Amino acid sequence: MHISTKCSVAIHCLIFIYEYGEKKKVTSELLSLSTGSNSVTIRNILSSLKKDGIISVKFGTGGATLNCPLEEITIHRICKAIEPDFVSKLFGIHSLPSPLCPIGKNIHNVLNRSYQKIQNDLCDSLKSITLKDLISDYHYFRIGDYKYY
Amino acid sequence: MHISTKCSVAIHCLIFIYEYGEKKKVTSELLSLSTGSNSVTIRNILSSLKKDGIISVKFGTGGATLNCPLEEITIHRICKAIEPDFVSKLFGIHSLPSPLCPIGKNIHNVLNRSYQKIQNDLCDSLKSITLKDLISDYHYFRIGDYKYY
DNA sequence: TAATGGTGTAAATTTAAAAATTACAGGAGG
DNA sequence: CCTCCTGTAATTTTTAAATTTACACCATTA
Repeated sequence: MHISTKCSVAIHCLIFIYEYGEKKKVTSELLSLSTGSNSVTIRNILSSLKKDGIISVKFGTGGATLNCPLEEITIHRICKAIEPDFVSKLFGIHSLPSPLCPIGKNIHNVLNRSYQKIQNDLCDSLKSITLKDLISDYHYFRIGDYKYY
Repeated sequence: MHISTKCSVAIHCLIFIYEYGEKKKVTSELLSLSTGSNSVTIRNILSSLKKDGIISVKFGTGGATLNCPLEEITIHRICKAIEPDFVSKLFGIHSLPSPLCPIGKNIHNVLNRSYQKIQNDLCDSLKSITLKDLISDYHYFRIGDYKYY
């Protein structure tokens, strides 16, 4: 599996909530329209983000708001909230090497050592980008947008 | 999609070819037994590695050998040989955001900028590990193996 | 207090991607 | 010329992701 589209949808939702959360009631239906994903998928994503403390969702009446400073919300945190062991799932390892072959017997250890390092590097990279950066990029692109249309 | 198990199978094969390529005739059938993957899958992997110049495969008579110094074979090169655009496929982006929403209209640009950085970091990390490292890890584990059984 | 418009979640279905299987043409070497 | 191998296309199976359907439950308000 890859870093799922759920993660990109989550980022989309978070930018939306930051931009409109105070003014409008941001419901799963609204986010479903904006992202093009199913509203149940959205609710599942919001539910994960809520459990992690990134957002609050009003039960009953509805509406999501940010619950946390933008600099504390890294891409790593978002991915992890949605899929706790996404990092290890990112690197597939063939499951049935022959235990009779010296290489087959040891390949998992060998791969784990290197993959572990790569995974750590990736986590560092994912931690280096925050929602603050993403929103400032969004503002940059949106201005360009106004300029040309 | 993830960094496919094809990549781990490829690494398995390369270690196998390094260890036995000179002594035995390393066929796709033999690698299929050692890795536990189908021999057609193996042949496809070997074919990709061959095109990249990493190995040679004797046509007709069969048998694979390394064709390149160990230090020049990085994990990045292996993955890329097998799936040229594996990096971009690693990060899923939802495909149908609403063009009527200012966020929907710009989200792809926003995500691409950050994902690009993450992808570059990942490539650097994948380039930092070579087959030489993997084989030296293999020798390390194999010795431990002898010690305890 | 009942209608409305939300959330939360489980279960079933659909869709799409990866891997295995089947099949077969063709080369090298004994 | 027979055997063992490669190369590759086409099909089928398997597995994972995403959507859909369904429904219980909550808050607000008319």
